[in-house]
Amino acid sequence: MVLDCLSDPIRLAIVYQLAQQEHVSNELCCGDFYSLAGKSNLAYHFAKLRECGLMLTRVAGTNRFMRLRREDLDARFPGLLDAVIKSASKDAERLLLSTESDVIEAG
Amino acid sequence: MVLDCLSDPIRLAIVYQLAQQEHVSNELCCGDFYSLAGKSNLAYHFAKLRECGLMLTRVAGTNRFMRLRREDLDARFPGLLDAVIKSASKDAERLLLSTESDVIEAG
DNA sequence: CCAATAGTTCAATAACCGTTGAACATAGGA
DNA sequence: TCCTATGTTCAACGGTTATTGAACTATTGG
Repeated sequence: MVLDCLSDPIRLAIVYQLAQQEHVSNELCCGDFYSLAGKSNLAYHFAKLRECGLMLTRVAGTNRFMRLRREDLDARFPGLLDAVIKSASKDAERLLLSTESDVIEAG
Repeated sequence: MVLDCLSDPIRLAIVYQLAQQEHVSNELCCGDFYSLAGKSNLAYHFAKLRECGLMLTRVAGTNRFMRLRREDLDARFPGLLDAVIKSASKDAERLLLSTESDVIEAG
């Protein structure tokens, strides 16, 4: 289920990161997500995301380029992806603000 | 997280059932969900749904009436609830069709 | 007051899921 | 060819979470 897939914070972050780059290159490779988790853990999450139809992978040399399956998703679950991404961006803002204030408190 | 809460099939069914009755009574009580799970299991899921702000409970005698927190949800996660419910209704249709064909196959 | 109804809480079990490291496969560059 | 970089697969561990039944609370009706 797509919701189950998006309920994991790492997978949500992957989708969010992909969505943010949609107007730039549409694609990111595994290494672009090292800040989120280790390689094998990322591969696990990529598989989950592929399974439920959220993204697909293009192999190019030693790299795998991932991109969102936006058209299919918008067709099958109208508005869901945008709603999720919008919520995630709010969370990202809140997270950014809270870590900033943490730094201030810690300093 | 709201998504995590909605990723459970029983909780999604509860939310979906509540949403379908929204234009009728807005409220359902625990007993209306016995087809989904046992009482104690339902109480567990109700607590989860309350925790993440998806619904709230009104006590009236021995009954607890639940309703969706639609206004708050639409404000915090615009479009999410409707998108989820729309997807769930598609799933419900598919499920209905597949069980019908199961009956035909079984007959 | 007693019995029944409606639902919660608690403890225990089982299943699932995320995380990790090691081994593996594959492609590209020296 | 050998070495390195990029990812995947596998097995194992640990933690979370769903499920269940029993005990409990509280309210209604006889």
